[in-house]
Formats: sequence, C-alpha cells, structure tokens
Amino acid sequence: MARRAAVNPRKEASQARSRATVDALVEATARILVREGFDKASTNRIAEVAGVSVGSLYQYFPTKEALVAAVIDRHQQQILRTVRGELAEVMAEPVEKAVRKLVAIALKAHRVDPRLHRVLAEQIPRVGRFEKQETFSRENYDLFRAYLEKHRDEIRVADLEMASFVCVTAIEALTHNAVLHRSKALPDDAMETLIDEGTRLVTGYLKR
Amino acid sequence: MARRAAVNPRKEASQARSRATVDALVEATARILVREGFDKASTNRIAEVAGVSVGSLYQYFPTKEALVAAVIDRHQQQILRTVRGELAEVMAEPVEKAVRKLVAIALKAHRVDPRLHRVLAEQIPRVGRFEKQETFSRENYDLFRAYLEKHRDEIRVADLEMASFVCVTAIEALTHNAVLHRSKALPDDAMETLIDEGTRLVTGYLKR
DNA sequence: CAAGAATATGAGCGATCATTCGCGTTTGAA
DNA sequence: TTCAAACGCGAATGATCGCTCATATTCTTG
Repeated sequence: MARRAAVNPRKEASQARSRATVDALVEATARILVREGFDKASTNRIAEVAGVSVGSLYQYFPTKEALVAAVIDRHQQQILRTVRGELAEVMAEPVEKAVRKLVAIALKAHRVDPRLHRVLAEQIPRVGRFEKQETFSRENYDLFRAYLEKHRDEIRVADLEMASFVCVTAIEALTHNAVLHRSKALPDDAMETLIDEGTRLVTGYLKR
Repeated sequence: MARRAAVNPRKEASQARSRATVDALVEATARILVREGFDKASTNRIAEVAGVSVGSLYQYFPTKEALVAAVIDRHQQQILRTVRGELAEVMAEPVEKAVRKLVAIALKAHRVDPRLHRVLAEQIPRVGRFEKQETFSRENYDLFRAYLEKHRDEIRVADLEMASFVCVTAIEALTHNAVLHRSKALPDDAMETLIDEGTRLVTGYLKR
C-alpha cells in the first residue's frame, strides 16, 4: 500500500466525539490564520484555541501543514459549490449576459470569507499545496470551458483551452486584486463598475 | 530622529570591503531562496554561503526579513528599469501596436529571473513587504496611465484610473500565470500566441 | 457489566534559529 | 608610524516549536 502523503489525515475519526475534535482543530486553525497570522499558528497554539491537547491534534493531522491544507480544502470546496451552483443557471444565456453573471459570481466567491481567502492565498506557497491549487484552477477552467463549448458559434476564439485560460485568469485577477488589495478604494457601488469593466474586458475578447 | 524600520539597513557600508560583504549577503540570500527555498534561508546559512560570519550579517541587516527585502528591492528595481526603458519607445505608438509591445514587455520582465521572481512572489507575504509591493504596483499603473492619457482620443474608456487597473492587472496575471504556473505547457512558440491573445484582450477593451 | 478499542492528555525531548557580544583584524587619515 | 574607527568573527544564548509517548479517560460491543 502506498504511504499516505504527510498532508493527509493520520486516521479517520469514527466517533462523534473525535469528529468534533477534528472540526474544532480545523476551525481553530482558520481563526488563528485570520486573526493572528501564519506565524502564530503553532501546533500548541492551535490545540489550545481548539480546546484540545497537542496529542489529539497529532492523532488526526500528521503535520502542521496538513491542518492548513484542511482549511484550504474546506474553503475551496465552499467556493466551488458557489460557482457550480450559479454556473448551472448561466449555461443557457448568451455570452454578454453570461459573462456578466460570471464576473459577479467570481466577486461573490471572493467575498465568502475575504480575510481567510487572503491569508490562504498568501500562505499556500508555504504549505506546498500547489497541487491542490492546480486542481482547483483546472476545475474552474473546465467549468468555464464547458460554457464556451456550448456557445462556440457565438465566439471568435478557436482555441477554447487558451480562451478559458485567458478569461478565467483575467476575471480571477481582477476580482482578487479588487477585493484583497483595493477593498478600501472600492466601496460597494464601485463593485458595480468593476463588474461592468470586467464584463467588457472579457466579452470584447470573446464575441464575434 | 525617527527610528528606522527594522527592515532597513543597520548601517551604511562605507569601505569597499564592506560593500562587498553586503553584496555577497544579498546575493547569497537570492541564491538560497531559489535553490533551497525560504525555509532553508536561515541567517547562519546565508552567512555561510556568503562566506561571511553571522556577526557581519547583523552589522548591516537588523533582521532576516531585511535581507529578503533587499533581494526584493533589487529585483523590482531591475524590472522597473526594463519596463521604463521599453515603455519610452512605445509612448508614440497607436493603441494596437503599443499594447502588443506592452504585453511583450511584461513577458520579458517576468523572464528576467523567473525562478527568483516566483519565489519572491510567493514569499513576499512572509516578509510583510506589502507596502513595497503596493509602491511597485502603483508605479506600474502610473506608467501605463501616462500612456493612456497621451492617447485618450483613441480609447473609449472614461475613467483612466480604472482602465489602468483593469489592463495592468489583466496583463500581469496573464504573464504571471503563464510563466510561473504553465511554463511547461507553454513552449516558446506558444508565448507568441499568448502575446496575441493578451493583446486582443486589452485592445478590445480599450479601443473605440 | 467487562474489556478492548478509540480517544484524549500534556509534560518534555531534541532540534532549529535569530540574535548578541567580546574580541581580533584591517583600513585610512594624520 | 600610529591609532581610532570600521569591519569581521563565531561560539554561545535563549526562545520557540514540532512532535512523541506514557498514561488516563470514554466509548462500544457482546
């Protein structure tokens, strides 16, 4: 049997009690990351905040990185649920309208928990979760690509893979920068403007 | 006198000998970041690789972060020199042609030292150099905005600040992702395609 | 209820690391 | 040539941190 990567859970929690422990640990990790930063997120501190002993922590997470990875997973799954749900409603719409909604979705996804999102974006390199990050990106590309394929006749781009890359990257960067680095400069009504601009950017690129 | 921030040099190097020491330290830091990663970049190791004692290190850099900050500064200045130089040649060109060159410039800037660029991009959060990063971004926005102002009549965007944000963000993200996360999937000839697409994306957004 | 399995505990080990300090060496100015 | 200032040295310090292990408590099953 292949050895589990060191970032995966050490063992499954089977009883309700231990599931609560695991939840408390992940939750505590997220809270500390947001409120105190990565450097303060020592295993001892995490256990303390979770109201659990370090020993218990190591029953379920082989390394500190595994804990952060769990937080990342949880957050990304939450985002993907949002995106998938809303994307389904958009599949039938024409490019203009669809893109507008997609930009809005991206913005919404970034606002699920902006501070956590920011910390995670910054600290992913530290955890070596590039692979997970890739998978997450891939999933986004594919979701968008599915839309493009369905509306091939409305767009002038031949290489759909390239088009997905360009569009998703652009939308992602716009919303990311807007929410994470410019949130003070961009009050709620400016968000509307941002959606307008993002839509124009992508539609202009796609439409025949 | 205001206390110097802890990331600034502790004292100036006045003799040639000490300037060499400082250079060796910054260079060693960069090398270690690229070849061994941030975690291996302990002050002791940096001094060792620089062929210098830890004591000397602390004569010029008050903290480990100050060293990394110095590396970041050096790299960003190098990029800004590249961008400023090439941008001057583009100021008179019409939008289509200018944007194409700008995308090419961004790509070139990212390829000055991609591996260092990547490590720095990843580790900036760890050094708390957000401020420097902001200044760097601002400078890029302003450079691009200067171009837009000069060609106001060729573009359909009213808010130039917003337009700079959108364009620079999009170009940055495209080249960044392409070079750092897709370099294997994007051989040299695909870079041409990337420039085409980036140009189309931005021109479509800007042009009347 | 008995007993083994699952879960929880937390003191403490070993390793790493940033930083200091007392002292030796080199340089440049007088 | 002299000497003070600049520069360089590296063993040692103190603090932090990830992680283990011997032990205790709680749950489940028969």
